[in-house]
Amino acid sequence: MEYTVQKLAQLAGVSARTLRYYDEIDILKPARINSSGYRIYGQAEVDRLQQILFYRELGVDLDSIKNIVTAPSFDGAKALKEHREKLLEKKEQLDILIANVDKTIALTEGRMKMSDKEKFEGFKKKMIDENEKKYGKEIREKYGEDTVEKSNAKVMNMSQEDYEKVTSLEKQVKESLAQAFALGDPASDIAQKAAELHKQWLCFYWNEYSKEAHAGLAQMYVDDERFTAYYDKEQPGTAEFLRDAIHIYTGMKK
Amino acid sequence: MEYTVQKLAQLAGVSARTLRYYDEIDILKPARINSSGYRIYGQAEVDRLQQILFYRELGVDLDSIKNIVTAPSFDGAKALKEHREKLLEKKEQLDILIANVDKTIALTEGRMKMSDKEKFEGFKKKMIDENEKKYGKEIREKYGEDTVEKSNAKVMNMSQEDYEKVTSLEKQVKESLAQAFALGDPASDIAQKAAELHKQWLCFYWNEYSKEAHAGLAQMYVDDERFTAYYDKEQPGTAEFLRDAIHIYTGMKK
DNA sequence: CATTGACCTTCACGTTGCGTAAAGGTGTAA
DNA sequence: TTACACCTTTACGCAACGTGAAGGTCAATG
Repeated sequence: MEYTVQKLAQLAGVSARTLRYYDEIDILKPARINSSGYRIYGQAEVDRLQQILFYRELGVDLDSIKNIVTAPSFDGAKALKEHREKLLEKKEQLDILIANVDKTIALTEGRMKMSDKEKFEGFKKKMIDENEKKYGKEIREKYGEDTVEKSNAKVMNMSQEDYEKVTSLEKQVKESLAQAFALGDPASDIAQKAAELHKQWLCFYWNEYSKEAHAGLAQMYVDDERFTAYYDKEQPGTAEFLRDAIHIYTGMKK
Repeated sequence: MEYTVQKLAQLAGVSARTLRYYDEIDILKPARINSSGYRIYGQAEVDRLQQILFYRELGVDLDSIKNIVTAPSFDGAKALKEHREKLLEKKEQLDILIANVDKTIALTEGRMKMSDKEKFEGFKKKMIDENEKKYGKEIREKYGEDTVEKSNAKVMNMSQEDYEKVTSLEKQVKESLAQAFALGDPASDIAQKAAELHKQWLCFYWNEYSKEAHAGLAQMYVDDERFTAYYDKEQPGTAEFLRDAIHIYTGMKK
């Protein structure tokens, strides 16, 4: 049985272009060229194409497939094992990426919740005040800060222990940042300490720390009003100050 | 503070080419061009670059980053969530690929072990015979077929139940294949039944079945002598016959 | 017999995010 | 002045084809 490109393509479920490409890169040559210049494939080529597609399904690149199908002594099993290693590496990379994206999303949402919380703070205070008159202290615990903070931590899937550490760090960052801001120099020791604490705090959210990402997040504190609002609450300009300190800390600015 | 390409590149840890490329695709334009045609970047561009690199670290493509950083109203968090979905899809694809590669390796090794086993069959028989004279029946259980087969199954991480099913299927494939081979027609009902059984057998090893891969494996039975030896043991030509039957079954040949 | 329509052929550009020359202009110090 | 380190634009290369474009071939039909 003999096939033209289209016929073979249809038989194997690939495009004619693919077959021409495989011809071009010397991975599957037609059995012969007829008088009109048409590619003619025979049974041996059909068989070989099956092999190629088999490895292609497993995600092996054409260059490796070429080695496997052209050299008869080539160890296909060994090639597959090496291929497996590459796939595993890719998978790990992806897992890290996904984890970082997840945590960045959680972080943004955590801030958003705080932001929302702050918006309704006045309203809540009134409610609590009114409730307190009626029902006393225990109701404050029900609607108080702690509860909201804890639900945030739950969203971020943290352990209780981690939650305490991260809360403590957050407090430390705020304190040293306030001190440093009073001095006015983002290169000062205390400002750099704030940046260092901020890094430690961040490492609870990210699996892999990089200077670039840290600096990028610091920039986001200035660009995204939700973050700016959070940091500038006590002292306007604090978000920008923190960004400058972090940019110096990460060596992104002199 | 003003920067030339090189300076900014060094500051941010990217190449000058990257900055020119970002200029080209309108993702980061210099603040101005000086009289000699040099690109000059200012503070705003440094900030923007930080943002770009931040999203790049998370694996977002430049086109999406462009949307995020150019449109001030663009929802970065939403974009990240969509990005997360894409990453998850990729991960699933990868997981399937890895599983299939794993099982194909296990399958090849399983065959190799059988092949090796057969090589040493004569030797083992002699040993067992000798041992039997000395120690009786229980030693046969120790070195017998069953144990070896079960260890193969263990390698392939199968449950005992699956192991029994797959062994039964293997036997059925062999039986119907032998019958069909006697008739000599790979398109016959019984040969096609063998191909169907072979597919069922194969589905214990692969997570995703595809006609192309099935046909490719069948071809491998002919190309790889380890497989050929296994199928041709009783009747030479059986591997080729099975391949033809499967190629007809999968619609890869008329 | 000419035309139509379905094939076939060889270029050759587009896709992503830059790396890597090549060819030529600019800035500054010795 | 010359050397050397910058800068510029242009353009090919990478993987695995998709998608035309321009033109030749084949079988059937008016």
